[in-house]
Amino acid sequence: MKTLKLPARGMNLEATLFCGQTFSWRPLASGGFAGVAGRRAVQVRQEGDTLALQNRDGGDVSGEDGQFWHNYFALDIDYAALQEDFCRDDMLARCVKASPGIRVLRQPFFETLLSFIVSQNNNIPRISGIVGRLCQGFGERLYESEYAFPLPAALAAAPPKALEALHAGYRDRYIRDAAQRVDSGLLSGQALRAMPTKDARKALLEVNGVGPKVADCVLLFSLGRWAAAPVDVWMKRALTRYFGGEIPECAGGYQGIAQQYIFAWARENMRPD
DNA sequence: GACCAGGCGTCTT
DNA sequence: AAGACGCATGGT
Repeated sequence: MKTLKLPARGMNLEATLFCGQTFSWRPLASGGFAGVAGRRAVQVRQEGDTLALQNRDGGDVSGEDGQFWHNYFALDIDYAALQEDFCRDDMLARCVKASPGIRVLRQPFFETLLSFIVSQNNNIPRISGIVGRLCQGFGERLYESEYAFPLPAALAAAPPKALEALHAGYRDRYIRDAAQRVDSGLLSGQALRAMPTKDARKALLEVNGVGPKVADCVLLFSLGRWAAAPVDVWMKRALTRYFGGEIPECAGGYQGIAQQYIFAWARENMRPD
């Protein structure tokens, strides 16, 4: 079995996968990580500054698969230059120092939207559990215990009883609403990508269960946009709540907040639109 | 048992 | 426009 090797370009794989921007990865006994995106199940292992990828079914990661993961991990971004720019700001310099290896992924639209709908008023272990049950219950089986994220149609048509099994609580109806909108073509990642950030944000906010935080997470973690809005209150609040306004040397499971703060700054200052 | 968890919709001023 | 409150569920 051949292994695809990609340049990590300074990324810390583990910190990136478990900082709270994705809920679709789990550690393997081998030291690598197994994850699913779209209908691809892969395992990745970091060896120095390279990522070693293998398909979970044993096949080669090649051709389009390789391009997919290269894009997923956003390996085209020059983070060294980006972070140098961030460090002009004192607070952001501390953010970079606290978690220098975190990279923002480019995740498929639908699963990002649903994951962050599920994330509201919730904690990371339970979010991961619900996302896992979503895949097992409604997604196509890819290989052994690996399941794809469900297609919008599968969730749009799911009877209430079936969704209850997810133990997502009151978020059931949000899941269904989002799935129906995407399934009907009313909302699509492709359409959002074609819009200015401000319009895309407005379109996301129309989904039942999507507020400013979820919308910004989808914009950032899936659409690669720094939101047009000013720095959100929730980011400042989270920073204050967890770190007392300071980023500690080791920020534990909340390193993602530091990174999100970086991007909050970025969207204030970079104005890509 | 109380309280929290990376919010949001709804109802009230 | 801004504030209070309920919301299902599971962990501590």
